[in-house]
Amino acid sequence: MSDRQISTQLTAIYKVLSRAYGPQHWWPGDTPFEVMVGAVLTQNTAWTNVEKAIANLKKSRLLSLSRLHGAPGRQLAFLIRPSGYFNIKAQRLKSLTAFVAGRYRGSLKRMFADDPRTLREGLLGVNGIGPETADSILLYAANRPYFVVDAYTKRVFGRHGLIADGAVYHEVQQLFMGNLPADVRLYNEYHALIVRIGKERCKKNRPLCAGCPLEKFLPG
DNA sequence: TGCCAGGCCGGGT
DNA sequence: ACCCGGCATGGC
Repeated sequence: MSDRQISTQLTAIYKVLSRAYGPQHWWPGDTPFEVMVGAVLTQNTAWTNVEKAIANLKKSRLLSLSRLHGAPGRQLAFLIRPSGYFNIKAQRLKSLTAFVAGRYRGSLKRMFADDPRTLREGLLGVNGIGPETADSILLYAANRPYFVVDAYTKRVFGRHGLIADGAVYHEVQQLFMGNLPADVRLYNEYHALIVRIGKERCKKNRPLCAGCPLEKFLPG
């Protein structure tokens, strides 16, 4: 397939999803900081569980950079229990707030104003922040055009023959970023739609999707 | 009742 | 450079 054909295909799939499901209003979070916290808490975890954890943080008035940074790790871990991996995620949240405090003097505004590539490298250097979490923060909190790749992305586009089996994060990301305009709004909505159709019709143990909006894009 | 969910790290080959 | 076990709760 030529680059032009790939672009056309990606755009066509986006349009079908967009027609089928409409605007997704992502990321589900009230503030950029809440988005960052959610990005960590949702690692390999159902979003419904994350919501409970975030509700606990809100109830305890800890959902701000300074309050979370100052909170005892014990308390933090207890509050985010419903999101699973609570000990490790408490540390990761601490690492993240320490990063903002150390490099940007505790200012999210300064952090978001930083050069996107520099910020991405910085985030990837934080223990517990991998490519998906970093890109989620960049796209949904900092409004920078980085395409977020997750398990759903690989599954959905793998089944449609646009991604090879062993494809690594960067390769998948390149498929999108190399063939679509660098548009925050587009990347935001596209990823949200992928998650939507992934949850609904492309689960692990449901090999085929009868009546799936993307049926006509199936390979072969 | 087991399998799965919007990953990532550290240690072993 | 890959491969794997560990991390943990809640929903179906």
